[in-house]
Amino acid sequence: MTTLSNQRGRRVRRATMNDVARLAGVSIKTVSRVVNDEPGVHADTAERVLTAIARLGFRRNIGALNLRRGSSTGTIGLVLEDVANPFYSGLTRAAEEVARRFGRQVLTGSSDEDPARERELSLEFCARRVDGLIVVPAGTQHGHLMPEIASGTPVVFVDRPPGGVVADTVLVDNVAGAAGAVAHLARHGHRRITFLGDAPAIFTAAERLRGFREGLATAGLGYEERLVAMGPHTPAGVAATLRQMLEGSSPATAVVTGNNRITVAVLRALAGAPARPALIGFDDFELADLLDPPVSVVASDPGVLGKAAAELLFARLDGDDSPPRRIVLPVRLIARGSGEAKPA
Amino acid sequence: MTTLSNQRGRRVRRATMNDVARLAGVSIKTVSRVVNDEPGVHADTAERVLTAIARLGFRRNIGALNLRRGSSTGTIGLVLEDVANPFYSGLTRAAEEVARRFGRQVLTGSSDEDPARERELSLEFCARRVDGLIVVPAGTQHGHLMPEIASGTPVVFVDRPPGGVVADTVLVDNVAGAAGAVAHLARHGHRRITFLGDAPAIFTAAERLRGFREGLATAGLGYEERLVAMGPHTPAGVAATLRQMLEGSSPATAVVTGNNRITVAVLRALAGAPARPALIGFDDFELADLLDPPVSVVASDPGVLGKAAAELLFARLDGDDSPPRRIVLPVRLIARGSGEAKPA
DNA sequence: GGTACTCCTGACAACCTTGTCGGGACTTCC
DNA sequence: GGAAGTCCCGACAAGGTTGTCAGGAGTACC
Repeated sequence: MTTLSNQRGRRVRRATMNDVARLAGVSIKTVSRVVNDEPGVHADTAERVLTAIARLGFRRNIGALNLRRGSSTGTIGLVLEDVANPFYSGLTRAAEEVARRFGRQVLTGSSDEDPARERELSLEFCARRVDGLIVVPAGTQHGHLMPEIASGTPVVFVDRPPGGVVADTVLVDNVAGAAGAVAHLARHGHRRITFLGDAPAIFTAAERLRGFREGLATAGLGYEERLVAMGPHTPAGVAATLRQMLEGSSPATAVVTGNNRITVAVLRALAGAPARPALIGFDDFELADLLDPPVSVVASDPGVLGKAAAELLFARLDGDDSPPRRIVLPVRLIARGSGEAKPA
Repeated sequence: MTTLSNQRGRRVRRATMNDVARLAGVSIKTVSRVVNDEPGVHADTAERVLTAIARLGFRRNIGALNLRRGSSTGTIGLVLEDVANPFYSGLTRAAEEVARRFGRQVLTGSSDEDPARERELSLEFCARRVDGLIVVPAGTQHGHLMPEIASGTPVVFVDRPPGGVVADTVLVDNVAGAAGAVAHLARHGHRRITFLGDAPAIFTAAERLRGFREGLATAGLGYEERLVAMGPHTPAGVAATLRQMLEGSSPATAVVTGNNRITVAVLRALAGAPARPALIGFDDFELADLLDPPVSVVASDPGVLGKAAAELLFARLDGDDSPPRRIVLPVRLIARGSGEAKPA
């Protein structure tokens, strides 16, 4: 006796094929056949079943189906740093698009740059038996994913490489990007260039710093410790740092920023300042072209990144078992004005 | 005989409790006890089990667990228009945060303003037995969710109300917001004000238009058909429309936009124009304060919206069975400059 | 030595669905 | 009338996990 008595949204047992079968006076297997459009059901019988399904509001339990079929859960997991960051939401959307093309749903989670949280999310998704995992690493160690990869759950790392694991990875050319920014500024006559980056423990931050140094060297400029500030940046911190670097006897005349957040913080700190240094930001952002002056950036397209990662993942799911790949996507310097100012 | 022979990521059967039990020489139930930290397992036995778990890379299958326990799948579904839109990614993040507090994972999907896709996503999520659903309606009919709601899956609609269903809904005060924008402009001497909104089939677009008209009436201004343009707006379309409204014998002196996308399109169309109309946008956006002039907006905080919706959802999951609620969140006019210009 | 515990472990059923297989009712054909 | 085939349909097991219950081994006590 199944009582689905059901007043106002009280949590009740959902109707199952058994309930449908009982109501329609058929066996549960027949219900299954109808639900799956299998042949071999008399039209009248099928109609009785469909009526019962409608009456009970039955919907096939995909969890049970997955268990029974044992193959795919039709989901992929996406672990990123923060969906609210436009860079990652763009990436998310692109991954979602590819997933949709392959008939999969997407589970997302934000790690907030916390390795423990990243790990927790990844493993939780694996426990849910996602068909594959796309991870923007927050931590530097990913040994915990080895059993998962070994068990056949493909994992693709995006934006930053994993640690302690060999796996597919999609990166952007951070070094060339930062070096290019410096070269561009040097070409416009700047000799004292500041770099404001994120915490050096973050791969992209370290790489961009490396590119910054390479750029200086190529331009024949010396590396000055005091012109570099790495670390998590609050808007207030950025303002203070910037003030310090733009003052004194030999102030910096140009700024390179390490990511979109820092670029925005710098713009805010500079707002209303009379003389502004030249500026090139890493990562493009909306409205960069409408600011005064328009902001030049080294851009990597999050959509392309997300698409590449997802497509790599689905290639693996399709049986591609070539050795793990590392894809490095090019970045593009978009000159809009802020990077082309001559030094004061 | 379970062969998990496993070279290079080939899809293989994952280890189950049965495999662990066999390897550890115990019953499957004992493995279950160890995995769940249940008491009543001898320390030595537990260690044998743990060793076997590590050796096999076993991870409990949450799908099977859900099926067995029958209660919660630990997931909620989030159907929105487009994660890449900063408004919705902010909403997503907030919902994710609340979900995390309640120990749930989030399934997301973008409908792209397509009712069929919205429906498909919602029902797919329900078939996955999400514990609850948050939906930004694309369509105007939601009868398809009635069986789900009746079966005890709480649904909360955000940003736009559902059609054909009575359910929890969280909105923002679109009418007051748009009316406020008009009042503000009128206070600054504007008498010919343009409204550029989204397709009137979209609830928020229609409501904002209504607010616009109310604002005009309150200010003693007449409603002029030719000063209103509703519909999906391409950047090029916006530019053309705008040109038309700002020219002629009695040109508009102020613009109210219907959402963040349109605001950006207007800004781009106006870039470099010598004399710019006053402007108030609906929805805040990053860097609005850094533009020249800074853009005044009617702002609703997507984070607050997402948080309210998620908290309402979890209240339902907690057993709250009061009648469906409709929450209308206030909007705030943020005057930054672009809305305070006097008419030319 | 028997009783009554405690401690640890395992057999079995159940969650919801589908794949396999067998069989009953009917038709067709010799 | 019997053989063979077709069309529908249902019983049963399985997928991975946990709740229930029963039982064996060991200890403590009279």
